[in-house]
Amino acid sequence: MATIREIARQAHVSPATVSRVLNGTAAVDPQTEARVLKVIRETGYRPNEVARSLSKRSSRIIGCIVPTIANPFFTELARAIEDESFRRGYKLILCNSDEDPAKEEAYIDMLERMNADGIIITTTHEDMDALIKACPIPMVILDRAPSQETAAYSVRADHYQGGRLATEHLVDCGCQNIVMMCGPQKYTSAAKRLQGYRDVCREKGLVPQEVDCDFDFADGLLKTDSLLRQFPDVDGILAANDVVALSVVKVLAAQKVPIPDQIQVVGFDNIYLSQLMTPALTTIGQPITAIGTMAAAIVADLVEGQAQPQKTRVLPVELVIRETSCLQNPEDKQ
Amino acid sequence: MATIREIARQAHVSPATVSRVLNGTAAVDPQTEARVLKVIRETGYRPNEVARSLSKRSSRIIGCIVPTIANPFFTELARAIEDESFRRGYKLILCNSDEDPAKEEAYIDMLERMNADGIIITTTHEDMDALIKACPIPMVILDRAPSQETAAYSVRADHYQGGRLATEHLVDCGCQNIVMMCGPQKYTSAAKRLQGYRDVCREKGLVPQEVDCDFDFADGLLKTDSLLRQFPDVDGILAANDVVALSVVKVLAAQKVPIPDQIQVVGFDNIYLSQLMTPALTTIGQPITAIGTMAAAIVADLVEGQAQPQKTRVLPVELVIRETSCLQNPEDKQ
DNA sequence: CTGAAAGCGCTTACAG
DNA sequence: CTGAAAGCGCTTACAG
Repeated sequence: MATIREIARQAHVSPATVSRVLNGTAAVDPQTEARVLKVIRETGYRPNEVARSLSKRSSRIIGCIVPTIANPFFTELARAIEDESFRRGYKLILCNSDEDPAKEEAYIDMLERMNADGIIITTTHEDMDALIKACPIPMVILDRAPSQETAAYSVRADHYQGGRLATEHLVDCGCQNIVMMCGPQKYTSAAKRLQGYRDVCREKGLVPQEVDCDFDFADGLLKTDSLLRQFPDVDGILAANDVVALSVVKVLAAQKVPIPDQIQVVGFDNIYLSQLMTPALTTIGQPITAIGTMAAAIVADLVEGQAQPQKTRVLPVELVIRETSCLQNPEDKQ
Repeated sequence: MATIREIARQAHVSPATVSRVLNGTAAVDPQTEARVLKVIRETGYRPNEVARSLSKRSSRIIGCIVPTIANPFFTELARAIEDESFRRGYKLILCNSDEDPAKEEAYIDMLERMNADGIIITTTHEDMDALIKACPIPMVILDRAPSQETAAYSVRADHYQGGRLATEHLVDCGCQNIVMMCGPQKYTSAAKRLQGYRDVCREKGLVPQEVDCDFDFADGLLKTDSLLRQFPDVDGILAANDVVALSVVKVLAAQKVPIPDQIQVVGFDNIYLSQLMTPALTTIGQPITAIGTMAAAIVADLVEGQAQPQKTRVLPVELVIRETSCLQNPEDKQ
C-alpha cells in the first residue's frame, strides 16, 4: 500500500500538494494536478483513512446503538439510517446493546475513542439525560423520549396517539373486553401507548385490562398464554408491538381461536412482516424509514455545524387495517 | 479529552511508560505503575483508538459484508458474527451490499483503508476468486463457495444435502408433483440446492419442475403466483428459502389453498421466524449461529496468525418437520 | 525499569 | 500556487 509520500515522490511534488488535489482544499496548478492524478491512477493509491481521521479528529463514522437488530423494527430502522448516512458520506457502525446499559456505555465509549462524529441511539437507560450530557459528540435519541424534552435531540413516532388509535379501532370493531399487552414501562414509547389506551378506555367507559410484556417473541408467547387464562372473555388484544402480535396470533392459532371472529388483534410498528403474516396484521404504522432517515440527517447536520430548528421531532402514526380486526360488521360481535 | 502526554506529565513519567502500563507490553516498576494508574483513574483517561490504529496498523475491526440484514437469515448470521467478534475483542462493521457488486467493492475498499484486520463476506460477485486474491487482509467467504475450493477460507452449510433432504421429505410425504423455486443460480448455495433436488428427482423417477426466484419476499409473492398458474397440479413446493416460503404460504392462504392438505411447503434456513409463522414451517435447518461463530473465529485466528487446518468448512443441515408438511398419512395424498 | 526519538500516514497553518 | 514543518495521539525499537 503506497503512501502519500510515495505519490509525492513520483509526481515530483510535496505530500501537501498531493493532499490538496486529493481533497480539493486549495487551488493547484492544472499541470501539477494532472501529474499527481496520473500517478494516483497508475499506482491505485488510496489514502489511509485512519491517518486522515487522526489528523482531522473526525472519522466520518456515525455510531448507531439499538437494542438488537434481531427485532425487525430495528433492522428496518438501521437500514434507513445506514442509507441516509451513506448518502451524506458517513460510515455506519451498528451496535447491539441487548438492552444492557453496560454494553450501551461500552459502545459509546468505544465510539468516542474511534473519533466517531455522531451517535444515534435507542437507549435503554432509565435516565438517558445524564448519558447525553456526558457525551461530547452529537447524539440523537431514537424512538424514545429524553426525560426532559429540551435536553437532547430526539426523533420518534407519536406513541400516545398510536395507543389511542389502536384502542379506538378495537372499540369501533365492537370489542368490549380489550386487553393491552404493555411493553416495558421504563421506555417512554411503551408508557405513552399505555396512556393512550387508558385515556380511550376512560372516555368510552371501559375498564383498562393490562398485562406486562417484553418487546420480543419469546415473552409474547408466554404472556399471551397467561393473558388468556387471566381474561378468558377477551375479545380484543393490543399487542405491545408487531413481533408480540405475531406471537399472539401463533398462540391463538394453536388453540384454534378464530381471528378476528373471536379475538381481534392489533399490533404496533407496521414492520414489513406484518403484511406477510397469515392472517395479515392490523397494526399502528410507524413511519420507520422516515424516522431513521431523519435521525441520520439530524446527526449529519449537527456534525456539519448546521443548527437544528427543533430538538424534538414527533412523527405521526397511522392505523393500518388488515385481517386481524373487522370494522365491517361490528354488530356481529354483540 | 486528555492525551497520553498529559497523563505522563501528571504522573511524572514518559508517555512510553504510560503506554506500557496501559498495554502491559513491558515490565514497569510497581510504584510507578500505581502512580500512573491513579492518574488514569482520576482523569478518566481513555486512549484514542485512532492513534493506536495508526501506529499499530491494526484497528481491531472486522468488516462484515452481507447482501442485506433485511433478510432475517443474514440478521441472525450477523448477530452471531458480532457476538463472537466481541468475545475476541474485535469491533464489527456491518455493511449491506444490496447484492450490488459495486457497493461490495466500495465497502472492501473502505475497510482496507480503515485498517480493518479482517473481512467476512457473503459476496455476490460471480467470480469471487479475483476479489479474494486482490484483498490484502484475511477474508472468509460466508454461505457461498469460492469457485476454486482452495483459493479462500469459507464456511457454509451443506446446501446440496439440504436440497436432497427437502426433496426426499416431500416424496416421503406423498408428493408426486413437486416444484422447486430455485434461488439465483450464480450463487453456489442456490445451485447446490437445485442439484440436490434434481438428483433426488432422478433417483425417484420424477420430472424436475423449476421456477426461478430471488431470495426475497417480493419476488416470492410474484413467483408463487406464476408457479400456481404454470403448475396447477403442484402438491409440494420447495421454496428458495424461508422468506420465500413465507410468501408462498401467504399466497396459498389468500387463495384458500389448504396447507399441507393440498400443497405441502418446505423452506430453507430455519430462521427464527419459521417456527412462529402460522402454520409453522417445515424447513431445512442451517446451523446459522454455528456458521457465524465459526466465520468470526476463523478471521480472528487468521488475524492473530494462527494457521487454520482447513480452508473450507461445510456444516451439516437438518430437516425440521413442522406444520406445512405431513409425514403422518402419506396415503391421504394418493 | 525508563526515556528520548522516530514513526504510523495523513492535514494544515505559515511563509514565500 | 507550493513546500517545509509541525501536529494529530499513540507505539516501539534503541540505548542506558
